[in-house]
Amino acid sequence: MASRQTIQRELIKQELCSMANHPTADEVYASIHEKHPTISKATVFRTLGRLADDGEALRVRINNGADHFDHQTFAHYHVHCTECGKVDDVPMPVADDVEKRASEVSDYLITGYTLQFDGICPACQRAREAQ
Amino acid sequence: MASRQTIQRELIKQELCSMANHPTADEVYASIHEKHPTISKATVFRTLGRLADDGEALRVRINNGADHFDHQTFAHYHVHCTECGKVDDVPMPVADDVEKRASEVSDYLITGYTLQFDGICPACQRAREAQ
DNA sequence: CTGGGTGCAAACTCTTTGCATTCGG
DNA sequence: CCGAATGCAAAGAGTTTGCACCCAG
Repeated sequence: MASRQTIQRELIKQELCSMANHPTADEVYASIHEKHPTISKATVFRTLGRLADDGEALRVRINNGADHFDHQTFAHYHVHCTECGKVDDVPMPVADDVEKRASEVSDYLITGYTLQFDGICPACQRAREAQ
Repeated sequence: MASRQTIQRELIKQELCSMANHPTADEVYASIHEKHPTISKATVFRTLGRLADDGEALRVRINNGADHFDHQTFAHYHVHCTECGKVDDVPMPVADDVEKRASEVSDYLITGYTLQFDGICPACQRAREAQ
């Protein structure tokens, strides 16, 4: 059954698009909750999950904490700053062949993969040097 | 200061080595706790973390749940069965160039990366067909 | 001796769930 | 209408933390 078009779903989608960088579900909730205090945390979590399932958003699971969401739904990679937790896109071409190579050496039926970088963002690099 | 050589640390290390496939911290705890009921969950979590920091174990963060640990410390990839949650090694060569390429296109200082596959393990494939 | 390690329980974070109510199609 | 979506609060999983005690170096 197709997803129903509710006010909350539309709000959450818009909020996700308007938020700069890969907010966590909690951040989306906090941001929406300021303008619409009646929305519940459960709805934000459920709806973000549904958006991800419906291909209208991307769920980015970062190593060290909460799930982040991305309104850009084409395949791309992410860097995660290990100092401040920030997440950014890595604009490099997608390596399709890794999935094929993994299929060849593994007896799993490979359905997807995650390539995610850890690093230190420019701001945190400067903060380090300043010390 | 170097890590201290305690009975618990040694036990946890041995247990990790003896356990077949990438147990979670909870599983290591459960397994040790059977033989040594006085050991505490906190110690297992703390010690596994310390082992990982000291390079004596590998922390494998799986998309959908708990942290897994691996006593094989050389760089290699993992597959995660989305049906049963099992984790296995993927014996394919490590692609060193992705890290370099990401460094070139990103202004982050890349310190590492995670490549992890999702798929369906042989047992779950059979279970599906049997339906 | 002494400070890092341990055990216990309680706290904490992120996320999911049960259930009555609401509302989109 | 009717069942999917919501709101609320409470539970849940996984992990961390505070603190008193203990023991390896």
